[in-house]
Amino acid sequence: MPRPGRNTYSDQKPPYSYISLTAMAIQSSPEKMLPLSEIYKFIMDRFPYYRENTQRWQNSLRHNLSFNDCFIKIPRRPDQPGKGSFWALHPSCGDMFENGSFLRRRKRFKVLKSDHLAPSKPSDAAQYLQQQAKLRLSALAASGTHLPPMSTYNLGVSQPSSFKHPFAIENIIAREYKMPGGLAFSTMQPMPAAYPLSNQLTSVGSPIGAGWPHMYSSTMIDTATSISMAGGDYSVSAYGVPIKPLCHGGQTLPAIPVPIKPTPAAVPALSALPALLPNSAPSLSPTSPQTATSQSSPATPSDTLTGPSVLLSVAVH
DNA sequence: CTGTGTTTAGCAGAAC
DNA sequence: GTTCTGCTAAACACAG
Repeated sequence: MPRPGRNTYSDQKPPYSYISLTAMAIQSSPEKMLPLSEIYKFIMDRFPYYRENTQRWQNSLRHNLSFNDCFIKIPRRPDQPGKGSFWALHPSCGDMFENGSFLRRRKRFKVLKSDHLAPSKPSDAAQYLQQQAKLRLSALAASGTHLPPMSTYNLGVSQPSSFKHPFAIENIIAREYKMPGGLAFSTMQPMPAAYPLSNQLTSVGSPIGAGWPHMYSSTMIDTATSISMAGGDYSVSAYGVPIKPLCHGGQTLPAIPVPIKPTPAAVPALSALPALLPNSAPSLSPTSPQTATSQSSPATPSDTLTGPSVLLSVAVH
């Protein structure tokens, strides 16, 4: 098996699909969402192969973003002018990749409109978001300080150990950002919330609670780097590990992306968020990760939610 | 004009 | 053999 270069894939095409690459980019961002241009940048920064023929692969990438239900579009807020929207991973898309590896996707992610609890109707979407806003605020009020690190996936339930599939996005990203020189990237820090909602859903859907024990944890990174992958080497020498660290068995966690495509009504719902979260203007800047964490709320912790795992489904066909 | 987003189509390879 | 996934190309519309 041809082995990529020591530090990168060099000019070889990485063994990742565009879906995987896009998911990596999105996952790498503190807010779990990126504009298209940043996704381009992420890919080009890390995979020299994609510094050429940009028109070709970027077209394909855009195609994937639009075509695949696992990517959802998030409108820019008025105070964030610019072209295009932000893109995020669908809350339930973590199960797409076989064994948690981004090398292969076995299930095509598809939003099922028939999900009775999914916010498929405009009113449902708005209500759902408001519920999540309440929930998050109540968690903030309860904790008083920091939010737990944010993740798209509920990793703490089905995979309590710290091990991650070498090609799971956490490992890939963490490996990328763990600078040997000591400069850790923002993924090593607690995840700020893109939109300060459903983070605490972990505590709703899981008895584990609000922690993300192995997301970007040092243990996880050590594990990853120990599997011949240190230094950003995208080695493929040890990816056959039967583990499924991503959201699994219905245990999923929305990262708050407000799906435009599956639920068009989410746009007005999203725009209503600032009203729900005074002074907590959800920051998209990695430099202000705690923007949304300093607020308390009159929302009561008794607010309940059915749980994220029932929102959407991964369809196999 | 350029970048972004959507859609359609065709093809190849892998999985079932 | 069929189905599914992924890649590529192309056309078009829209927004900044």
